[in-house]
Amino acid sequence: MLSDQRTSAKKRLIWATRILLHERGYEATSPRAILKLSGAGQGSLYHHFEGKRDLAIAVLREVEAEKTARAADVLRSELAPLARVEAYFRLERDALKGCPLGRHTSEGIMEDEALREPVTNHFNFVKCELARAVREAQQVGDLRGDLDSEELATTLFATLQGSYVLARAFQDAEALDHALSGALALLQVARAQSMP
Amino acid sequence: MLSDQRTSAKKRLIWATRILLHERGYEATSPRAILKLSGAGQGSLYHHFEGKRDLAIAVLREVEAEKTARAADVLRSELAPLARVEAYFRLERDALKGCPLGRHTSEGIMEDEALREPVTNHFNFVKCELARAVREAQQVGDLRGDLDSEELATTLFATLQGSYVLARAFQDAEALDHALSGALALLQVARAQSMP
DNA sequence: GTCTATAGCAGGATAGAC
DNA sequence: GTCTATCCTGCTATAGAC
Repeated sequence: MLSDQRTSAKKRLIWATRILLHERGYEATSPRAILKLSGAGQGSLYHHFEGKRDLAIAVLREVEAEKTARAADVLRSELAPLARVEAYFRLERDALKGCPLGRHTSEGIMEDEALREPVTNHFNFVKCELARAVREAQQVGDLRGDLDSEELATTLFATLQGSYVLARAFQDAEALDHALSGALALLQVARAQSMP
Repeated sequence: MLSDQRTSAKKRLIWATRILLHERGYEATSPRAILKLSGAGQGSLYHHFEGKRDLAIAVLREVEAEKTARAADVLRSELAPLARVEAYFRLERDALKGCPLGRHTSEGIMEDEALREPVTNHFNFVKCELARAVREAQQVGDLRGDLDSEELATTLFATLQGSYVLARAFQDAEALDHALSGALALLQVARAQSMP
């Protein structure tokens, strides 16, 4: 019950659910825990939402919107193509908590269209923007043209998502930084300077 | 209750738990479901194991041993260093089910040392073998020497783990292949042929 | 070793007062 | 809109017969 009681119960429910979904995932987050953390009563949850699932959908959509906006900030900035990729990789992340959207991919809820949609949408946005950055880098001669842009974008995003997995497995936040640094180093090597 | 009734209850419990842990994760796997799938009675589970956690530890250790042996088969083979990496990437994987060990990294059980250990051990083995392959490739002049071998190994393994995440998010098994192909393409670019 | 019966408790949702 | 009381179900474990 950390949230300000003056805020509406609905907002506090969303706030609490967001924290719990990120830290524990969907399946391990109980309505009880949400109510306790938010300080709201049982009735408020079922007045504003149909149930846990409905509440989670609202939260995931909010997270999607925020994370996509944050990604767009750098991936659609005026920076050079490869600098955009690097800036995206360098955004601050809580390695040990996992990606607030990606962490749900191993849960059963991915079989539920409405719950999966925010994840898919955000992932699709990032992948497409990375692919665009790669293509543009190739067009301006900053990157070798013989690399498949879609494939490379998928690789880069996979490296980011996987770096969370490694950080959790090793219980070491630095694994994320190392994985991303290694990817950027490979990208440097693929710069078009010394093409035959 | 698919398992042969002539097999011991203990083996059938492990068999069933292994399937369920892979498909649903630890938290979503109930002793009830294990008993139903294995065809064993309640008593057998608590006779052979202390409980769900103890059974899961036994299963994860078995998975660790098998997956590590499978990885060693190629990563410690007589192939050239980079060919070992490629062979490891090309091992068959069920992209949509997720990595049988890595999928647990987003679960709360990672805070439990005994449950995390099999994951950490396997990940450590693969990361170290990949780093060795990178170092050896650099020593024989197959790979640029200016790349950090530890970092690059982390990147490669992160790409693999992340490719499962993308496959689940997009509900598309090909995402895994694309991510890995892109990583191998980058590795090709980093071959030492045209060093200044 | 294996089974069934049962207990205690938490998850998720409903009813209905205020 | 918000709250408490209550319900049903399934999770996890124990007891004790065979």
